Amino acid sequence: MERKWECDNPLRRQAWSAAINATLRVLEGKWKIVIINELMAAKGRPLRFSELERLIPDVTQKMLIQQLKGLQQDDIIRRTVYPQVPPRVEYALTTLGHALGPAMTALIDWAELRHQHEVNGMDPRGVSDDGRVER
Amino acid sequence: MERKWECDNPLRRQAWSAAINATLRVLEGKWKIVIINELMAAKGRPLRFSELERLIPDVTQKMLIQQLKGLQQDDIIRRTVYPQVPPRVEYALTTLGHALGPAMTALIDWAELRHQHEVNGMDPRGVSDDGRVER
DNA sequence: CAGTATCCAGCTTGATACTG
DNA sequence: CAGTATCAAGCTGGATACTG
Repeated sequence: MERKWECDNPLRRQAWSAAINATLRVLEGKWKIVIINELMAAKGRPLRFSELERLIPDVTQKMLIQQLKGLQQDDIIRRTVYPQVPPRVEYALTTLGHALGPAMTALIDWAELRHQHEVNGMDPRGVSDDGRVER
Repeated sequence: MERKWECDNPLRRQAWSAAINATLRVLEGKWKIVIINELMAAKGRPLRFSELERLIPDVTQKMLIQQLKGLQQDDIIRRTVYPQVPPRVEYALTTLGHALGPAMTALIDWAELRHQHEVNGMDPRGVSDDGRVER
């Protein structure tokens, strides 16, 4: 169901903006989406730290840990330590993390739409007959 | 329709991550969501620069212009200049900008779900019987 | 009215080296 | 294996002053 944006209440709009921004803050960070994506593709099977390193070749150890910590603090992933030598640490999506699915598909859908606009060259800019300028 | 994340193709996963990240880059910036939100609430009526300033009290002129420029470059909003004295500049959502609606509602929905989790205290952490540690 | 121009503090990312 | 520590570069946001 499409939500209506015909909202004349400014406080309501503020609340929506704040909610969206809060979600974006959780997702932003160069590697967070990649991490979440790998965990989703794993279909519930937890991934070890070394597996994530292998699946995401370009990330540095420092960044991977940093982003994992962030996701953990926002309750998107769960970290489990098995007290062994050598150590074994697994990461898995929480319920909340798994619930990001619809939002992520919506973002992908928009990206695809955008790609089509680029190809077709929609919404052209230029100078109108009556002197208005779009730039 | 829920998209399946059971994607065994690593290149496909990479493409998805890249698409989502590209969308996030467009949306991120402290005031962009607020601006888009106000333009959506205006139901197609363009807003003047001064109107946006009034609707978003905490933003500085510099930031408002900067964020508007960014949105314009990503083809989310269209800027129209009316050659008058004093100058008159209007901003409106493009087709692509308007199409952000579903993605934004998905982000709001997740934010609401998250709020409920906070209230209910889901996915608790702690030490398991068998020695595993979640922290 | 609708911007520009400067300067500056803080955060994010990355390279690199080291460790229980 | 799974981290920590340190340093440095670049980007983001904000305060402030000025302008066609």
